[in-house]
Amino acid sequence: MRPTKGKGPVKKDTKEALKPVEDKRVGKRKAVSNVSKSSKRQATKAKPAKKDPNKPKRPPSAFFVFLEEFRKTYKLEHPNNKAVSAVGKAGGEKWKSLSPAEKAPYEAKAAKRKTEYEKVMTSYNKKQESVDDENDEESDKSKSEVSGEDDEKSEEEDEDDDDE
DNA sequence: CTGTTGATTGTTGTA
DNA sequence: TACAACAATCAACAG
Repeated sequence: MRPTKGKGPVKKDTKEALKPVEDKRVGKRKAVSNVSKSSKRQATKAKPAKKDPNKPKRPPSAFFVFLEEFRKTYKLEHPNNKAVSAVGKAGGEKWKSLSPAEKAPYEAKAAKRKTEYEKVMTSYNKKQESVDDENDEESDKSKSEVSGEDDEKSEEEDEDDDDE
């Protein structure tokens, strides 16, 4: 039930009227032309109306991976602080402060995430092709693939740490 | 009670 | 090629 639909449910004024942060963060990406500055940039969980049978959610980026760990640490040092934004800001700064070597493990995970994501995309890809006949999600004829293809492969990555 | 926002950056996807 | 929107989180707030 979206209280205010997708507009400004809670604080629309804040985001629509004043929001320096948006300018800068989205500025890079969205600003540019005009497209629809009013459009929501961040999904807001309320998807428009796109029903995706198996929409592969984007795995956390290297930054997110780092954030996950960072959040814990941050909370340990700032248990009082319960603002997710705080961790985001702190994490962002720290992330930039991290050395490539530190990001290496995170990037490694990110690389792996892409590999798996790519797999999921294949399934999703099929859907994209036959978007026309969108009957109803999985009816009964679509369950062809996905039969038994699950190999637990080891995730070993050679560690080449050096560089730098 | 549920939905939404806030904030970070990165990554992927689509036009 | 370039933009655009989304990915997690956690709590608080609003309808």
